Amino acid sequence: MEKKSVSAFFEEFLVRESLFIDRSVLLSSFIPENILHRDKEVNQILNILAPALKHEKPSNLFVYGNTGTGKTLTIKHITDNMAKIATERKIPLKIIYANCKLKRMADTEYRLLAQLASFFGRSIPATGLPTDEVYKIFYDSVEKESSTILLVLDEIDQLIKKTGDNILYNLTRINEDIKKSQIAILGISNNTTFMENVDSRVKSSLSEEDVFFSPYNALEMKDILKERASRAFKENIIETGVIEKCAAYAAREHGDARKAIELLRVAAEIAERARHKTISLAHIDEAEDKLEKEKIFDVVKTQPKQFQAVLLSIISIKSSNPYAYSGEIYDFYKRLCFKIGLRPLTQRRVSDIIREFELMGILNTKTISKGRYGRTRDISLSVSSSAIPLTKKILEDELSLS
DNA sequence: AGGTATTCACATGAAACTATTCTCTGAGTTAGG
DNA sequence: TAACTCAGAGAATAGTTTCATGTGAATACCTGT
Repeated sequence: MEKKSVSAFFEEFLVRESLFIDRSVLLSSFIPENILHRDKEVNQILNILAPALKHEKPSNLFVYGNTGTGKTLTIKHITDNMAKIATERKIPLKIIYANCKLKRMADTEYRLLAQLASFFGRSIPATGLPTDEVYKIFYDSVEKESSTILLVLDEIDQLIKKTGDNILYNLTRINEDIKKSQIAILGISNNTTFMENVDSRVKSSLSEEDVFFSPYNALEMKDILKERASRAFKENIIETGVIEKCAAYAAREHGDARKAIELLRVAAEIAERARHKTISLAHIDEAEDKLEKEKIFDVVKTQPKQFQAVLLSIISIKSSNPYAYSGEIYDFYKRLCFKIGLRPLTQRRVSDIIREFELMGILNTKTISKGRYGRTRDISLSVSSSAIPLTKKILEDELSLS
């Protein structure tokens, strides 16, 4: 019986008409050939980078703005085109893209350099070499290349936060030491304020030019969604108001277009799975709920035990009373550790863990002073309450608690 | 009453420590000539 | 003698701990009326 229903399912699946024409348009890896509502920024950047095509060093450029405002997209779009022209005309221009946020890829000085060097075909062991040795290798390869090198550092704030601004200083100084090549750095950052605590020399040399990407407003968001939707879906599939609702959702998330597009995609998948012929507002709601739940479940499952214990403590306390103060949580956590045979961490560390959860968007904390009775953080869950019981269950399972 | 000083219970920062992962080196071991 | 093995040294990193310092406002303690 099972066999039959499975094959029947596939039969039916293949026959069923999909809502999509091209699903990839809605994936975050998609780069459209023209970018809406970013003409000003694109022009600015083009003007700044154009000298690279004449074997002149373009100014270092710093691009910043909130997530989902099209920074990476714009830069990739532009650099892809530049690379194409460069190869067509045999212009000595190399563009290196490194995402500093990817763990184990380019999130430290050493690894970034290793990755850069490997771009020039030099393989560098993951550890074992002194950092200045790696620098030397990188210098050599750059020198040998004798071309203009455009170094794109995405999420550069992560790199600085973790390793300090030394690396930028060194990189901006490279041009003084090498003759045949030249390097221009293009930094991309989500964090608009991180530049403030960077060494002023580095600051001035990195942002010889800067471009700010402001969040999309509701109208622009609508255009973008419409454009993508028209390419992703067949005609007349989207019910009225759906695009607007997605745009509104994204506006709540500080104009994050990526989120809006993802929401639309998930809604479409839900609609398709439910065999509906159109995407309705209800599907958007469902998708929103699903995205939110997925976010937590993913995080919860992949965190180490200590983190899970802390989160479980918070949820447990939160379920019985409206306030959760850090001291209480730590007590609960210690008892929990004892119960499951886990070595409890110090309060200092737990404090950091809570902060990390906050950065993941699972918690909200507010430091409050209770005057004579000290100072704490009031912690609340920023997770839809429908997801909490299941989250708790997962945590208990993970920690093998009954 | 009004003003200032204390004080609590943590937050926040910096430095130091630990464990782990990885490469490289060179001594010791083995197998074959 | 060449090839192989394997322990130990050096390096980088993540995760913590230790130590030190900071912080906001409810209270305690003055002061002068």
